[in-house]
Formats: sequence, structure tokens, C-alpha cells
Amino acid sequence: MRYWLMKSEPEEFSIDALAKKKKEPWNGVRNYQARNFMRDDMKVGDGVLFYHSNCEVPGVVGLAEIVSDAYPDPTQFDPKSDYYDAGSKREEPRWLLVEVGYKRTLKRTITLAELKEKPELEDFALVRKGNRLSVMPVSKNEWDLIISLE
DNA sequence: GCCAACGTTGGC
DNA sequence: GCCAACGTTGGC
Repeated sequence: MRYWLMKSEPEEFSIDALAKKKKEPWNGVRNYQARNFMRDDMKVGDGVLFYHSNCEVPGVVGLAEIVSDAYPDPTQFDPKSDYYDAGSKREEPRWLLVEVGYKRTLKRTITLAELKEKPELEDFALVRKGNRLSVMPVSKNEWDLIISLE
């Protein structure tokens, strides 16, 4: 079993929204590295740290899990969608998604500022300068440490 | 295939 | 709202 961190802007889709909907197709990922993680490495049952980005207090706010294998992201074919990609063909979809299932909301936000202070997390992709991945791997050690901060 | 211009992400 | 970082695009 692997672990992941997935970013979402709370104004777009928050942990509360996921709690309400129970699960959500993670559409709109348009970054090849993130897509490759979803396509090649994510398995049903993998753990997910749900992260709020681009907001007042960025940080890990909940736990989720992968509940589907990767499949083509339908928004890439929808001209009305923000995520439309005219260059992607149905016979050969460029973008994939996985479905993310709600597990629980943390009692408090484990903030980015806190994570940055932990020497053990020095190499964690999230806190490395300039990182813009919206989906990234988390090691077992990193997962355990982050969870323990709750 | 290089690289400048441009767009996006996301913390602050 | 600013801006650093970085991915993508497109002219050459």
C-alpha cells in the first residue's frame, strides 16, 4: 500500500465537500507527472492526505483513500469545461483521473508552516521550494509523522 | 533542439 | 495582489 498527498483549493472542493459526497472523481489534473502517478502507481486502497492549497491556512485537513483505478477524465472532452483539451482524442485520452473516497476530517489542520519546521520532512516534495505538483507520493515514514501531529 | 515569452501555481 | 518557480508553447 502506498501513500499520497492530493491538493485541492477549498473554494473549489474542500474536505467538507468530500465528506458530503463520500467520493469524488479527481478531475482536472493536467500535469504529466501527476497523471503518471495516478496511472502507474495508485492502487485502490492507497492512503491520501487531503491538502487545502491556495487558502488562508494551507495544510493537511483530512484523510481519504483511492477508490478506483485510473480512467479517462471526461472533462478533457467537454468543450464547456475549464479542463477541456482540444488536443486529446477519445481513442487516445491524454488525461486520467482516479476517484477519491472520504475517510475522515482531522481534528485540526496540520499546517504547511508546521510541516516546514520538521527536519524529518526536509525532503518531502510538498515543502521543497518551487514544487507545484498537485498529486505527490508520501513515504510511510512521512505519513506516520504527519498523522502523529494531529 | 534551443530558448524567450507566456501562463499557472500557490505561498505570503 | 505580488511574485518566484517552473511547465509549456512556438518561432527560429
